[in-house]
Amino acid sequence: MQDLTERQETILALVVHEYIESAEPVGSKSLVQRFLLGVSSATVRNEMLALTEAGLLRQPHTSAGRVPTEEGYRYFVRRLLGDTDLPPDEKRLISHQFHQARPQVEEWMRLAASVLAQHSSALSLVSAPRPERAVFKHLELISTRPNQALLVLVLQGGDVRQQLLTLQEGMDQDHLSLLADQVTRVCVAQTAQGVRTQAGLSGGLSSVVMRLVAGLMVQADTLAAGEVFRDGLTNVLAQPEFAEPGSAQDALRLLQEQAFLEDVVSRALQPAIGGVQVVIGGEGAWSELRNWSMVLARYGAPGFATGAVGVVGPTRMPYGHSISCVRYVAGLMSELVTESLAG
Amino acid sequence: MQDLTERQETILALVVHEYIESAEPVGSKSLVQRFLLGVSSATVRNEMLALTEAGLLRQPHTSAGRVPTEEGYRYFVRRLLGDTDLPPDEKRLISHQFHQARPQVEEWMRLAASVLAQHSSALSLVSAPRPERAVFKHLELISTRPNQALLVLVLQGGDVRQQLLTLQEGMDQDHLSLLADQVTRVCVAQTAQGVRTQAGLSGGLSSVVMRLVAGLMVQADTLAAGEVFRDGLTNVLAQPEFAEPGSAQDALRLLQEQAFLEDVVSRALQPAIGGVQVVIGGEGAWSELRNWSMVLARYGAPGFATGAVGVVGPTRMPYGHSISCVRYVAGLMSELVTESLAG
DNA sequence: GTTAGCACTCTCTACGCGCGAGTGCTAACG
DNA sequence: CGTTAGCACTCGCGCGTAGAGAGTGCTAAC
Repeated sequence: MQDLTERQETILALVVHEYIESAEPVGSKSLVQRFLLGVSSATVRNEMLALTEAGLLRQPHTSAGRVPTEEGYRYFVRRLLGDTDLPPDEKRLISHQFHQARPQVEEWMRLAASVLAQHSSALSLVSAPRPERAVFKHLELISTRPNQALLVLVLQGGDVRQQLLTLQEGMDQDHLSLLADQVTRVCVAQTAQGVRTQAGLSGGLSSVVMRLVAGLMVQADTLAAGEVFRDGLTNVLAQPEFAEPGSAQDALRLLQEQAFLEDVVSRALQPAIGGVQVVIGGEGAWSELRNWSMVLARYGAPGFATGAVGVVGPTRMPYGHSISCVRYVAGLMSELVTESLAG
Repeated sequence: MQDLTERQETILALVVHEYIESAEPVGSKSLVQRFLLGVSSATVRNEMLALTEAGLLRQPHTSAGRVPTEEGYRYFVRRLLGDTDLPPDEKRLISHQFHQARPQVEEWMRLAASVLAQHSSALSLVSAPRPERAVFKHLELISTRPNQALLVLVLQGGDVRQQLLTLQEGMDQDHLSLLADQVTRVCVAQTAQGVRTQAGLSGGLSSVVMRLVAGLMVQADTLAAGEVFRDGLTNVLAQPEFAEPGSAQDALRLLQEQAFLEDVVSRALQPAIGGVQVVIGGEGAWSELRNWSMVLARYGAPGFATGAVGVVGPTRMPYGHSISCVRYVAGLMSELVTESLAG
């Protein structure tokens, strides 16, 4: 694509800006008189024509104002959106909200989702911080009934998985503890693969338990997303683009699907920590998200545990603010995760 | 309220039935010709007038058909809705879907929510099975960093709570295990109150740990609902009564609120297992739910762990089907919980 | 008690009209 | 050659009107 002139860029930026505010097609005349440009509406019209031919703007109807296309938003975000940052008092507010949370990961996630939804007026997603690969840390077996035990598996990073276990023969708590200790000693610091190998080397009950543990670890590995917190659903439902019933339906259905979340999270995990990724209009990958955009970022301590945060809203989204919001919250979450690792 | 004649009841039932199907006010004439009643439309009109004066029907406009009032729905559900049951093949389908789940509580809950949403075309809620009072079962302390530990608290019934713990002085795993064993020995089978008392009797680090444990247990006690799974959001958004944007907003916001869920779940936990509760139009308690109904049931093993399942949809809801659906799913969940207790 | 008939009410849809916003084009200007 | 004023044209939107259709309440007859 050929580069735009400076004036064309200004106009594109203004159209995007205005449309994001008003949700209505913006015309040449209103633009001129609202921003006191030094040119006439006719000139603006000519430039708009050029932008329309370049595929950055479009007209909903023959004689309506202009609306940015997806391509237009992309150009805007990539080239025209300067490095924005949250105003200091908004930062203070958010950080204040965060630091009164109880020190539990779910609490942080719930809070991050709530804060993001509130400050971005969009739908927020927060996935649990997870290690790239599950690494065995500790096993505990707790007797519940004569021939039943609760298996509690702690992974490196603090992830806890549990499963009920039916035993052929009754075992008391002492025997179970002994068994758990044996398994822990052998498996500590192993990956799923390693645990499975160990299971092959030993026999009897401990082999069975190890196989179970390996299964749980494989499960943890396959789920990139794990638990996902959402918030701010009503925010997006209030947007005028979803006024007609059914218009938001496909997208909302998609947002409930675990497979989609996996997809999004793994995508968000690509870039380095600190980088924010903007996906506009489904980007070809998800047709249901034609009118939606996502702002995603990774957080956590790389190599130990990372997760994704992001907001989802209409393409007509205040990108600057959303991006700085997501970046800031990702930063806070990273701090919390790192702190909890460092002690 | 005076009793209705048999014919009036028939007409009320038909109006409810028709309106649930079509979502449009039902008139006397269409009723007669559709159901081949042995009377004329004028007669039906007279009866409808009586029902309107009794507060069971109302007219949206002076010359429109009749629509059931909340009171009308209540009468219908209480007196006219015979004991319905799911057709055998639907039962088989649901039970089949259930029995291929992995044996984990979250899995069951997710599944129950999904099944209910699918079969009732409404929004479903499933709360985790929880004991009425948290009872201490087992404590484990796992070293993560030199002066940090992960506290894993197992409650009777298999509920697991965890929290990170920062230590003043470094302790290795052996010391931590010893400490955990001490605490476990003293606190086993105690309620939150009991653990707090024990904390007062002992001193040093174990007292600190016990106080923490008591805090977690109190937390568990206060949260009647705990984790709640939802599904089928798009089902209700597709309903014609929520066509205007914003009409569903209040209710959806309410459905996200933990406080509300607590309220609903504690209400659902009132009746005996097997009983299904129908809340029509918010029942005065929740004004946001004026156009909504809920069908709730309790499940689990009383005395050990119980939770709530239910569906939420427009007042214009196929009550018969929803009720049998909820009852059946609650039954299945009860079986699963009981099985997992009995081993 | 039931029914046929009738006048009435009210919603919904279509249609026509004018307004206003916005456009593209053309010709004139610096 | 870029810019601008002017103008004819298009289209969506709001509004009032008219007619169809559905449904009602009332009355009088069976």
